[in-house]
Amino acid sequence: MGAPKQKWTSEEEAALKAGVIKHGAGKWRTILMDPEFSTILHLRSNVDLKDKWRNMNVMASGLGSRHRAKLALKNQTTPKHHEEAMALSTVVQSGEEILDAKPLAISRGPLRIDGPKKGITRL
Amino acid sequence: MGAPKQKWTSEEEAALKAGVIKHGAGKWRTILMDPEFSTILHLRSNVDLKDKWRNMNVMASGLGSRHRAKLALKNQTTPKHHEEAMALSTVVQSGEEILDAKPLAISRGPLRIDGPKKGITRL
DNA sequence: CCGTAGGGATAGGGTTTA
DNA sequence: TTAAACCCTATCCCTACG
Repeated sequence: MGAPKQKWTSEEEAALKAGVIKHGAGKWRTILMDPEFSTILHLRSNVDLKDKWRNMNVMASGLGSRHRAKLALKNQTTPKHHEEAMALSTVVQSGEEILDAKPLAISRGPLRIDGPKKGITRL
Repeated sequence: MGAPKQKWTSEEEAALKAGVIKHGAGKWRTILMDPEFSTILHLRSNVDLKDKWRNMNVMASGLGSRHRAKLALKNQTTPKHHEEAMALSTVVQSGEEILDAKPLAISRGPLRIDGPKKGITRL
């Protein structure tokens, strides 16, 4: 394949937020065409912006099951500094705080079922 | 608790391999929908198929270091070697009664690392 | 025809069990 | 402990609607 899953960087998220603030949510194409954001989001499509915004919104809803405190016990001999370009313009990089979510007790029940609908929606 | 570890049987593995050869790797839902394999894999989900295929690939690659160096691979020029062609070859050599093993160009050719090209790959 | 909205599937990371 | 199976989430793809 060729899509190694392009993870969104902080810069891209910030640009997306700024774009939404500037042009409004839903104006993905407009945001993408803006020279200010097109520099950072030039490899994202309007659909990608829409998807990312959706995901961010869901995450902010507090629907974070139980996954937030695990990666913090192994960093010592591997100085892993990873920064793409975290020094361009501190746009809207504030507000997102990791508030601990309640311990949702999702049991590992017998949920082997899968949508047997399939449905050939091939038009 | 509740979900006993369902070990993969030889029939299931064979069906998975055949499905990959027939429909291509990544088309888990399609493989699952195929009446030929759905009979055997009816209690597996598309995610299960993907996971199993991943495990098989890891085994075939001779690599078994997935669970060790997790915090040390990000911005490296690590060669992305996860070609399905290699996997297919392994499959063929597995000794299955698989005829009609054509390459099957299932690649869509996304290639996100390009530029301002819209890439209208619309069918 | 273009863009947006939504649903569904895939890919990868991480956790649990044998 | 290691490895296979499983679970969760982000991202990507496809289809419908405006």
